[in-house]
Amino acid sequence: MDPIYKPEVIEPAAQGYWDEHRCFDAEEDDSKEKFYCLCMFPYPSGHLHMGHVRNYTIGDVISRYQRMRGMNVLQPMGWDAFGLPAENAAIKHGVPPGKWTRENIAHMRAQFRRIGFAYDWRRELATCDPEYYRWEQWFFLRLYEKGLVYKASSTVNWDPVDQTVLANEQVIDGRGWRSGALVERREIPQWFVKITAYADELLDNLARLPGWPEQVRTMQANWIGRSEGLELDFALAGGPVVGYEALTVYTTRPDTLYGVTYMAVAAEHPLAAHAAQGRPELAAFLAECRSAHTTEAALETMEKRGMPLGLSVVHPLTGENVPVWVANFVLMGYGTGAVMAVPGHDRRDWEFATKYGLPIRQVIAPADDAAVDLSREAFVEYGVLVNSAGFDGLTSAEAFEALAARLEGEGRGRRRVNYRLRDWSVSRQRYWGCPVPMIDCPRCGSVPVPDEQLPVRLPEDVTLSGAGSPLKQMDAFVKVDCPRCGGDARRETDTFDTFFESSWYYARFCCADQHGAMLDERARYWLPVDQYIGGIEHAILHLLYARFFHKLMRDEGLVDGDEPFANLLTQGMVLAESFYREDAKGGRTWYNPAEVEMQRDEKGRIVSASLKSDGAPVELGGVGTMSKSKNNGVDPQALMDRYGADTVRLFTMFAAPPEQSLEWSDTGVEGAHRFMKRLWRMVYEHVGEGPAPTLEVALLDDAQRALRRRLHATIAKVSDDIGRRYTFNTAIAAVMELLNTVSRHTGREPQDRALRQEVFEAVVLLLSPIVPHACHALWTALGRAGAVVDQPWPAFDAAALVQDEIELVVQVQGKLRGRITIARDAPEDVIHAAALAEENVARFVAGRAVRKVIVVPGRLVNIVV
RNA sequence: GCCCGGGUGGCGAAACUGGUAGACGCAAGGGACUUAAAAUCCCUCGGCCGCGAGGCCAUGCCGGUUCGAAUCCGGCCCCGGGCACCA
Repeated sequence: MDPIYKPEVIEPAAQGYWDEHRCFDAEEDDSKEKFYCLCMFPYPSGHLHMGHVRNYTIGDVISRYQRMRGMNVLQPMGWDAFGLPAENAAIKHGVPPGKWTRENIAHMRAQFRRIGFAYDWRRELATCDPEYYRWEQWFFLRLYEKGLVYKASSTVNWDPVDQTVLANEQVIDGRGWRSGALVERREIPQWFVKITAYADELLDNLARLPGWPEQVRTMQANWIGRSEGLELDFALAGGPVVGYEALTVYTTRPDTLYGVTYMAVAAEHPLAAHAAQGRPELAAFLAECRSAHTTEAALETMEKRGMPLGLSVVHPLTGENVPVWVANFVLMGYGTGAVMAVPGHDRRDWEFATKYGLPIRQVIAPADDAAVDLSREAFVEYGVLVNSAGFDGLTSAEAFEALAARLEGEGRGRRRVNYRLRDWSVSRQRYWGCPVPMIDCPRCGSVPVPDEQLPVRLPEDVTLSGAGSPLKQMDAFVKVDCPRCGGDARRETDTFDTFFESSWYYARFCCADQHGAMLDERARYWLPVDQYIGGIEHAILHLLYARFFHKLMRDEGLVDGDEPFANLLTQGMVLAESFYREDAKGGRTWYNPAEVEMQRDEKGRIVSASLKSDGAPVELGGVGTMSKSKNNGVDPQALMDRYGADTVRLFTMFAAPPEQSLEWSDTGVEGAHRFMKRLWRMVYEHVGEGPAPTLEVALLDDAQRALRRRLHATIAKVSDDIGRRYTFNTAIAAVMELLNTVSRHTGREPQDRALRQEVFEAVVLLLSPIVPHACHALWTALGRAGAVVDQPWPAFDAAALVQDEIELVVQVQGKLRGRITIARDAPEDVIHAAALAEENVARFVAGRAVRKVIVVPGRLVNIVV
């Protein structure tokens, strides 16, 4: 055995062994219990960053642990290879997105291999491979046949200079990132998938996911946002206008109906356009509304503004005329593009009414009759109706029923279940994505590409100008014969949202080599994923789309079961400071922290920074998740080169529990490396004493039994920490404590050596999921046959844990005053007496009457005086 | 703005079900070994008071429940994630 820990020698050797013995090739085997462990696949940005290392090490530890528990483990890896960064790189460096992406994949694959992850690489896939996306196109056509796909218009960010659609990320302070032009809102036709048809199931099934974090289920439930309410018709006073007989609105608070004092419609609403004819100031306002952002966050935080349209509607109950306004916070794409406003009982309506001097009317009173001052704020809670004619005195809930019954009877309202969730817009006006398999025919309309023509291949030999998709200029791609009438037609040039690819890759891993079908029977063996691991940032969108896709595939007969992921571990973000410079147009160039010199205040906060290359200052972009777009990812390569993969794995797992977010710092990595060297040296010294004799438990003295108790308590704790709690940091700390204890146990008797052999074998097994390379070498060094990767997970010996005497803490008035050592099974009166007899305790109790003594078995005694 | 998390020593953290606050590690200081350095080993290490035994204070801030609160409840501040075209 080498006296020195040399990761550069032992790591390639261990990896060579795993490769040679095909240790991580997963085969379907009905005789064994399967365990499918999956980490969210990465976008191939070019380099691993610490967020990746953290995510994939967690998955690897769980996979290796489950493998030792005898499970038939599948752990695959692939690439979420379509997306915007490849187009940006193509524009910047003049390299085709496909080439750039595949080179990145090659580099990152090599980095993955060096960290020693236990992947079945035979199943590797990349979503930009036509063999992958052809099945996505095929599946989209099945959805189209079922009527689950439709075309409708939706709002996008339009750059009027570059003549292109921008992603939200490409809009900075309301301007296009390249052109600097003010971005406009524009309605364009897009393909949608009817996720709302599955809204109830997506919501209800959350209750059947006990293996998911509560917070994720809550976020998804809130996102789906099921509500029960009424759809109401407000007839236009004076008869129909541009075809509208009535304004239809949805409300969850019909109990406030008598408090409606105005209506608001979206700027894009036909009634607004009609009213603007001949009114230049209104037309100007509508034009201004078009420049607003499309994100919900921007809409909710911007100044609420509006103008009266000079139209009114008739209140369905009072017959009063209610004025119609146009407001910048109402969106055409949501609901009906119109809302009823109750300023007395809705915050946003209240602010708007207060700003424009519109009447505010109280129609709900608190149940306890407390005074309400509507001049200060809206009263938004449920209560009892007032000023509501025949409905006065009813509770909000009673009024809901009574009003619904009456309005339904009159044909002016309908009960409706509504969702916040909107149908999934899957079209993107981008080049680097999966082509939507549709053809536009001037005679037949939208026509699906016939199955036998799939895949619709994305041409990869392109140059990108930055202004729009190059597909539109490629006649060879665009010009096709209509499959229906045979006439000239145009191929759809939009591509799918990349969430489309990432919604089913977990299933494709089960049978990535199947070229005759989307999935085969192997998917039924492996699914659902037993443990899914990924960043908390995917808590809503990705996970909701994947759950939706699973139900769609189930209904197509492709998979069994209702849910794709039985257990979910959401990893906290690895955060880092980001740095940028702004150009004249407002565009930002982001600099990696490695290129930047930081100045810190006495509390360690960064106060300013400058670029190492030119010494000139850079702006602070704030602390945030490591990402390609902010270029703040810390590359683990340098750490791996210096310390080896095991140290990086150990340090990453030791730094914090997996669900917690973590501000990146590599202080402490030295300590992890020190631990590896110490473990190696301790085993080396033990092995140098020659083969250990057989352990004879009956011969152990008190000190030896105490050490053995620590060992088995550690086995129990580490098993629980890794297997149940997923707190790898405390598992590692427990092993460190054990090694500290062993190093203080200096006995040289044969049974001491036998005991040390037991300890080191157990430690190597316990650590092997986390630092597998070193453990591979140490297992052999300890004289054991076979590879540690094939050993069963150690069991603890319950008999070794038994203690005759235990220590109890004694409190007086809840404050720690002393400790007593007492027989494990001492009766309560003996504990009382011992506690009161303790010297310091007696001092605090002296002269006061003992009112109560609380004994928490095995923990403490609290004396109340 | 809305939804979901988080805030504990100089730093990363631990305390799992309301029961010993700070395990384990980093940094720092002191010592041993060494010609020296590195490596390694040992000791100290939340603040204040005390010779000591020990005491008082302390888990973002304010208040509450409890024999007992980092943990539960109410209000506030700050930080992170998501908000539908970043992935």
